[in-house]
Amino acid sequence: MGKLPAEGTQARRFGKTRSAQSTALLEDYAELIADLLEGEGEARPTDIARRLGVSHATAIKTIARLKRAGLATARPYRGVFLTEKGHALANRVRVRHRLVVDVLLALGVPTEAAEADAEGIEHYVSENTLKAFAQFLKIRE
Amino acid sequence: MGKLPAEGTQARRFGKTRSAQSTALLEDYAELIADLLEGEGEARPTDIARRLGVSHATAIKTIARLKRAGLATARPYRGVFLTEKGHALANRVRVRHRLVVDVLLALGVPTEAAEADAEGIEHYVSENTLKAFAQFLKIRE
DNA sequence: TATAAAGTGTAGCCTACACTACACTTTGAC
DNA sequence: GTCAAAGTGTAGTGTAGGCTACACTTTATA
Repeated sequence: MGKLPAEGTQARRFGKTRSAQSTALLEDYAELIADLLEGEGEARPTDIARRLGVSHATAIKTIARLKRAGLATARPYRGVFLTEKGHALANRVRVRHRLVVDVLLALGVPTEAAEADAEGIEHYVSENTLKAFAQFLKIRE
Repeated sequence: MGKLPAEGTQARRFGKTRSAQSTALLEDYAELIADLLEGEGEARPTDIARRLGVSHATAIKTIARLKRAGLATARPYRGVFLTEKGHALANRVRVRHRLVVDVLLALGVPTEAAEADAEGIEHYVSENTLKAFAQFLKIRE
């Protein structure tokens, strides 16, 4: 067991995983901001921070990163908004999240575990895997 | 769509995901070192670095972190070895990886995507989910 | 056995992501 | 309209994870 894949293959896989990690947080922020905008009408740094369990300073810094990435706009004391690109990302993330949770549930994972684990898993699910998930759920119906 | 879970619940989930992230790398290292020790008889920083696609300096720093965590031992120019704790971790990680890949394959995910995605997914699969995966595969037999 | 190649280790730098502490702006209550 | 509370922003710090550059040790080969 533990057979080693070819060196290059393994390195490529790890590299992909690392880069997925760096976008995971931005994806979570985009989704949360979209939810807050729809649910509360506004997305404020403090609310975002509370939801994510981090300090407001941390949230503000990440919001700055969202701006740099062209995903959000924000003016001092005036809340956070998503750009078109940000909205598109949030929607993609939502669909993916739903799909991952549904697959976990279909596999018999308890609801709370499915929701919690999906939070981490979803960021590492590729397009191909997503397609397979959708197909699997379709057949199950 | 995008319904908000209770504030505390959401914060707890994100916190869990964040802490999983910090152990993910150590898990990967432990598994790789175990594989190298079995396959090559030794685990050298340069080999580890090549497999993971990082510089040898980065690998050495992470090996230092493994030592601090009580997972590995290493003496200058003498290779890396796992402690009992490190071996236990490596074994747990291997079993989990196998299970995740097998479930993805059973769901119809193409082999290469299953292997690559599992690399990221595995670190976020809880005990409960793991149990459900095992059960699901058992039934499929 | 010298010496070049391969491997190892250290130092210094960068970014991301977390924190606390402090200062400032807005809002709301009296 | 004042002023306290709530929210926001900035600065400074720490760890993790990445890099390159340079110095050192070990190994292997001519």
